[in-house]
Amino acid sequence: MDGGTLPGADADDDASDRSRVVFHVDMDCFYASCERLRDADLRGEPVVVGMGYEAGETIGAVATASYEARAFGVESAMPISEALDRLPRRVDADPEDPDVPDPDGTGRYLPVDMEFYEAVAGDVKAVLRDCADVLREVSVDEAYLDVTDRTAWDAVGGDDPASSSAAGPSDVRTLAEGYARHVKERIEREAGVPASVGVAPNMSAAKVASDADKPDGLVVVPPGSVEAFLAPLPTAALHGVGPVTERALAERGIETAGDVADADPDALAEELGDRGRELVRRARGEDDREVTPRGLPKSLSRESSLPRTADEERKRETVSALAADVARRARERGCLYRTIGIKAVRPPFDVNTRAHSLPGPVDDPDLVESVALELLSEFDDEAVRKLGVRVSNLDFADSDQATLGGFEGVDGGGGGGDDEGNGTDGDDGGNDGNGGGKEGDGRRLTDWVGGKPAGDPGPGCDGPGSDCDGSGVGHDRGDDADSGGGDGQASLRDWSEGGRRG
DNA sequence: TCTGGGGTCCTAGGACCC
DNA sequence: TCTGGGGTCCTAGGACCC
Repeated sequence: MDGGTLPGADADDDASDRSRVVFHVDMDCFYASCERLRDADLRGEPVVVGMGYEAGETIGAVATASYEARAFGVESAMPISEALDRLPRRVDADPEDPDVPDPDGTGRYLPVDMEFYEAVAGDVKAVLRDCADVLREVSVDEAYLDVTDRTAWDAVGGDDPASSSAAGPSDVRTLAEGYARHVKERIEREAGVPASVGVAPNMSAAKVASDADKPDGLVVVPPGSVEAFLAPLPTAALHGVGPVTERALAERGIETAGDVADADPDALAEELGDRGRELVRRARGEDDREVTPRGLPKSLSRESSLPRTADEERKRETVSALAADVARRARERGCLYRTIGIKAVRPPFDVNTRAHSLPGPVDDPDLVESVALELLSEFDDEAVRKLGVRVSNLDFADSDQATLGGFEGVDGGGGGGDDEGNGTDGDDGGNDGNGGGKEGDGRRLTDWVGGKPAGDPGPGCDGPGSDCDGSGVGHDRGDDADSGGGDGQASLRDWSEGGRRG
């Protein structure tokens, strides 16, 4: 342990000599960089990668735009149709024809190919894992590294004119900067894609630093200079400040991170809740969150847009397909779920969610579908533009039980990637309370539907003080009325046919 | 700018229990 | 009887992130 937060020790580690060294590695327009990796013709060209986009179409949204494309005003999350207005497709260009765009003002449009990007990300990850003891992967193109044990904040020898200093608030070169440069170069060399790196004594400052000089940036913020580094930045540069919070802050005359640092935490908490207090701490350079590996997912979902429709059959078909997909992914990952929910977005953008929790965790695609459809029925007469299905309250069965179900264990390969050890320091912080009742885990629906498994009080009977009497699953919530002697299915039917008055 | 898809965390209110 | 506090679980919505 680093002992950094012993009782009595000041949590403000910003100026202490025990300062951690945290890197935030952020790949530059990652999808576009990946495409360039396999097609050299795209280098130097404006490249737009669209999700939900297919060649020749105008639907979908911009997932990533290269910096060349951004120069034309193309931005992330922009509808493809609008991007095309600003930057026409190259294939539509013809230098001979005055009626079509000039090639110089056009770009290359490609659909997202997640599988390929994940393969490239695997190469990046391999470098990062090799360079850090503790690694938190935030997304396919972003990660935090705690490299305190690999490097230090010590300044390196004198003023060597031969070496240029990284962009940053300090002119003093440090070992940490040299190490960050090494990591950055290894990524470029071994994975073939560029990255920006932020170096700071804590996560939130490192995150802001990596953003400060994109692309191909390296920004170092040594201990003691975090607050000064952040101060001039607009509030929106702080991680966790989106449009809504930015507006709320502006109304109080808070425009910069420096203003946030000067604000009264309690006053801000009145407006923003605990987030307000946290924001002030971050802006002051205080952030003692440990870099921890990402835990297991908390929910799985799929959603898709559709042309505005009120057609019941169309909606049901969509939800059935989404439900099947979510259930399949859950099974692939060896995870049980206890809550099934839907999302229905009504035009113009009215987001509605509905959810139903089961008495215990299941792996049951049919049930996902039937519950989702039942929840959907509330919107039978409504026009929607997007539908989604989600499972949550996840329960990752131990591997032996996952195999028991006849499928392979946790997929390890593609997305998850929680597989690499970190073993001993266990307690990934995640595994949220909720009790879950470890002994009940992994039991499959069939174990208790239609009767409780012998000798087991059943999932859900675990909390301290629970008056669990072993009477089986009927024991769950208030709807015990006559939910039929402990049959999960029966109680579901009760809920869906009769009880849904609520 | 009428907005794609996958997530996380937080909050608030209600039901229920002791 | 109309009143208390504390705790948990559930649902719904919102903000934010990439």
